Amino acid sequence: MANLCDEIEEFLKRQIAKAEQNMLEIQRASLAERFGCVPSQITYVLETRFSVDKGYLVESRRGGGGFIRIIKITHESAEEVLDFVNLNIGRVLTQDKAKNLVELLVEKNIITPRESDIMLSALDRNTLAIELPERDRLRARLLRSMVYAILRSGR
Amino acid sequence: MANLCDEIEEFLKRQIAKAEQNMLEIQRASLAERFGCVPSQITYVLETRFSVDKGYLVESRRGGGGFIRIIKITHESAEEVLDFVNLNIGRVLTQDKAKNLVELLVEKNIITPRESDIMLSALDRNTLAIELPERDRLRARLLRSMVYAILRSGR
DNA sequence: GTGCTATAATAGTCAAAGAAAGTCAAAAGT
DNA sequence: ACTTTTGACTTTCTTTGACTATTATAGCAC
Repeated sequence: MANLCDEIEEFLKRQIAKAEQNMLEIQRASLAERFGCVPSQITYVLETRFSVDKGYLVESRRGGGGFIRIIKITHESAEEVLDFVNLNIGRVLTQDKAKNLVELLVEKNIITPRESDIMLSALDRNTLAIELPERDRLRARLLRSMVYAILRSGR
Repeated sequence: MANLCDEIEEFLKRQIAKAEQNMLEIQRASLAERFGCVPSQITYVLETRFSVDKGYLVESRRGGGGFIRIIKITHESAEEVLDFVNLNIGRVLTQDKAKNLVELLVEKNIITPRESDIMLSALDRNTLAIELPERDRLRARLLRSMVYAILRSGR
């Protein structure tokens, strides 16, 4: 007998498979009620099973009419992109290295030259304008996050 | 089942789309009656969904024959839109405001949805992960810099 | 007619209540 | 040790309503 976590995961994955657009909207509280657990259990499942590196995106809104939206990334180069991030972007990233990586993405046709211009301008030390070593850490987060965002485009 | 807020927003946007001049005049009380809510609900929708950084202007007059006029801002050229965005960035920039501006760029066909995903992920508070108020300053620098990159890259 | 005033007809403001989801760490399983 | 479960507390967004401010108009005095 699987645990709750797995049951909820299974349930959500079935629902997503049923939907046409690889997308599902739920209400946290009512899903929790259906499984007889506390709402934060749902949050836990989303964090552990539907993270970006597992190929999912999760969006939400609070307040009246609030919801949680789960989107399955379906991009043909998704795996390639994920590997790229995991292999090349560590905890810190210098500007030179970032530039090389972005150029590599253009060469591999993962991003357009225009996208690379946008990304490079964000990664520039004059834009970041904070002190080292924090700057190189921020740059790593930025590139990682922007590359992940590319996965979203298949949606 | 969307919430009231969203319904009213949809309704108003449809009405504006129908009108020729990107402009709509309503009476607050009668619109409220139509949706069965209090008049201040309308005010709330206007504040949260028809702000300047979403590309709208709202004018009104009280008293007999009073009205609320919603105007969708139109721009002649991409440069003009980018200038508008640039003007609205300021020295600090909250995430909400940044999102509105980037979405405006998509709506005006200045950037692609994919480019907007890249930009929004860079502007996200979890990516920046530094403390306020420095975070809002950094976000302003980032968006400004990315907007310049788009300007330079031409169309 | 002109100017003043009262009244009615609007819209604006603000804070409280309500309705979600998020966070975080302790407890419980494995 | 690591993962899962729970729950108290926080944050965000929406809805409501009492009170305030502004504008037009009708009626009146002159």
